[in-house]
Amino acid sequence: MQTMARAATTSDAFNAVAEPRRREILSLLVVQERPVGEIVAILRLDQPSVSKHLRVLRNVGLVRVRRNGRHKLYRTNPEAIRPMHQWTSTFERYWRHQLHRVKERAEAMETANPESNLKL
Amino acid sequence: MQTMARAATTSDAFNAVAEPRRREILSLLVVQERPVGEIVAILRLDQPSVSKHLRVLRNVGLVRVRRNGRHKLYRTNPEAIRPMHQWTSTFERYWRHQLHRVKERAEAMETANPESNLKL
DNA sequence: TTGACATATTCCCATATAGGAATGTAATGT
DNA sequence: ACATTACATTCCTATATGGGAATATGTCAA
Repeated sequence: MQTMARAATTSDAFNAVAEPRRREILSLLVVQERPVGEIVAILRLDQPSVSKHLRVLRNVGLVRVRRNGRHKLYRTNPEAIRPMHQWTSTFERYWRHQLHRVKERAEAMETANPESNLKL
Repeated sequence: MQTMARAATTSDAFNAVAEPRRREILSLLVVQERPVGEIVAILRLDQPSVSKHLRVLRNVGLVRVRRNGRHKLYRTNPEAIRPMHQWTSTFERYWRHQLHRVKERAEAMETANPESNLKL
C-alpha cells in the first residue's frame, strides 16, 4: 500500500457502511442472526455479492459468525456501530441550535405579522 | 454512469464522511465558520486538497459557504448529519442489550466464584 | 491595469473497489 | 465414495477516487 486512492472499505466502520447494501444487511442481522441464504433471499442479491459484503463487514467487526452445520449464521455486532453514533452525536447540539433559531424566527414573524403564514 | 465500482463520494453523507479528512473538516467547521486558508493551516493539508474535500462536502449539503471579500467562509451544516445519527440510533437498543448481558454474566460469575476475577 | 492574495479546477496516475461469471471449498446425508 | 447443499473465493473490468503538481479563476487595492 503506497498511495491509496480511497481508503479501503475495510479500514473502518465508516467506510464499510458507506455502501447501502451493507447497511441493509446490518439492519437485517441486528434483529436476529441468519444464514447467508436468507440474506440472499430477503434482500434479492446474488449470493457471491452477499458473501463479499459479509466479508467486509466481518473485517471491521460489524458482524460475527458462528457455524451451524452447513450454515453460517451471521449477526450484527451493534457495539461496532457505537463509534459512528458517538461521532454524529457531537453535532447534535449544533443542529438543535439550528432548529431553535428557525423556530424563534418563525415565532418572531408570527408576532410581527400574523398573516404572513397565509401568504405564498 | 453505467456501472459504478463504488458509490460516488457525493452520493450521500455516508459516502462523504467515509474520508477521515472530511470528518476533521466537519468537526472544525461546526464550531465556527472559517476561510479555506485557515482550514489548510490548522489541518496541515494542501490547499487544493482542502478545496476538493470542501467541494464534496458541499455537494452533499454537509457544508455551506458565503463570500466575504476575497475569502470564502465555510461552515458545517449539522442538519445534514442527522440522517446518519438516526440510522446509527436504530442500533442503540441492541448494544444496550449486549452491555446488559455482559454485565449480568460478570455479576453471575462474581456470585458463583468471587475469586475468578483474580485468575488469569 | 497591474499585482498580490485566496480559492478552484485540471491533468495525471496508482489504487480499491462492486458486479458478473465461474469455480473452489466445506459439511451433510445416503 | 458420491451427490447435494451452502458459502467463499477468484478472475475480469469499468469506475471514481485522492494526492501531487500545475494552472485557472476571482477579488481587491493602488
